[in-house]
Amino acid sequence: MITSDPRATSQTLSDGAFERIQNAIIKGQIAPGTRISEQYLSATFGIGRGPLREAIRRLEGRRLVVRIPHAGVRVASLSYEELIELYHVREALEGMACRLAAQNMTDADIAGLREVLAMHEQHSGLQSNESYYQQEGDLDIHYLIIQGCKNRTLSEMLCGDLYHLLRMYRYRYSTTPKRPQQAFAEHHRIIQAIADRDGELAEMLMRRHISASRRNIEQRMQESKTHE
Amino acid sequence: MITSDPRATSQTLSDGAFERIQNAIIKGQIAPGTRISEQYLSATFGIGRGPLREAIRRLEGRRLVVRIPHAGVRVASLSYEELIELYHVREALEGMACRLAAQNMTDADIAGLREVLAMHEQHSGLQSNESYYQQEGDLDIHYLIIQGCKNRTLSEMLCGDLYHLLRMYRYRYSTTPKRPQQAFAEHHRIIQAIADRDGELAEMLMRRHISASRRNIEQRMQESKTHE
DNA sequence: TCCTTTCGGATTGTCAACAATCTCCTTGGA
DNA sequence: TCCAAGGAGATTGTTGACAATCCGAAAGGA
Repeated sequence: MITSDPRATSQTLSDGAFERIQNAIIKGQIAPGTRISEQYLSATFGIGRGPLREAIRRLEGRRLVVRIPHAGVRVASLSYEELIELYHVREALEGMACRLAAQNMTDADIAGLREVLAMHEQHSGLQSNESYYQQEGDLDIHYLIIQGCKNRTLSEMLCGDLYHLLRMYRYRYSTTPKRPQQAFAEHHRIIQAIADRDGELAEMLMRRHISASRRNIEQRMQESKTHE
Repeated sequence: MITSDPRATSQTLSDGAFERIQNAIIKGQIAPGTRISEQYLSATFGIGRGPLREAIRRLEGRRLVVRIPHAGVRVASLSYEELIELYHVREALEGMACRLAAQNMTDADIAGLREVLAMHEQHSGLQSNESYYQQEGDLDIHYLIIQGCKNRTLSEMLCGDLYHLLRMYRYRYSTTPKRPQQAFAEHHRIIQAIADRDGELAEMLMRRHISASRRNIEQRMQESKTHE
């Protein structure tokens, strides 16, 4: 008798290394631009260089690391321009996801959305840990909405590829003090539109939400430039 | 003295294999779903299995191949649903690119666009090789517009990732006889809107263009189903 | 005849050693 | 003091051999 699909559990060493490194990168444990040493990682993980190199090549295909032949690999680092460009792309894609979510989410899905929002309200009520709200919680809401669009290709692109890149930067360009409450209000309105099954409005609100978030970063950047 | 960046030219064996296999996949020389044998490729390319495996892992990161541990890798194959989903994503992304292109393309860029369109007109005039028009030429126009949006992240996503997947399928779901002329007319209108610097119209036309192309596939699929 | 089991053969995963290349420090000169 | 050339050391690229795993064919029983 075979246990439920052993292929899922029995990982190869290379797969294990891939996941560990990927996690370290997207969680910000390795700063963008950092050089990655094969020897060091191979010793740390206790595996040979072969599997490790394969894991790195996979990350390279994912564009999470950049390699220069014979010179080593570095954790990918987005320039300011690329970050802004990414926000524009996200605006189009997540706007679309939001419209689809309004059409395709089940009532149970929407109830779950409201639940998370209520949870955030409590956290957001006490001003202290607004950073949590913006960093983890913000993504949670977006994640749920994206999953609700029922377009697997789209959610794969957003959650699987795009967000990995964005996550690397959430600690760098932190938010302004006022932004969390504003974002919360925007989330509230978006969810309301989804509950009303008003796809057009939901898309528009989501686009504005992301656009506002982008302008927030642009403004911060402008300020820090004048400070120099 | 150093010649112009030798790093660009001096490729590693793994990089060479990566490009060769990728090309073979996106040009349809290897059908989707085909199993890829390490030993065979390693012998064909005359390289060791190490570099070859690294190339494959890079393709895996790019989602061009799918791997099952201890069982081998296969060329990725999109289901019908995924193909349709991809077209929806493309509609949003390329619509956006088209709007930006209307804003950001130089006059020279637009002149180049018109040139390619004129070339297509000649080919399209003689009905015989409409397939060329649809397959290569169609992409050329889209490529040029995407490049003209001046958002490198966006064009990277569209040309670098998305189109590779679509290309694998252009031979399968071929077009209906009437579609080429229709597509040509649509291209003409899109380019006109770009020349007029009317971003909103350009986006709308592009979205409709891709949407029409998608419906064309859906219809063909429906027909082939009833034939069974 | 069909299903289960078992056993080669083939394929993938891993390792350790060797070769090629780059980086950085040192040295010498202007 | 600054710059260029050279070399030692470290790092990456590559190979071949070995181990682990899977697939399919043959054998046995119901």
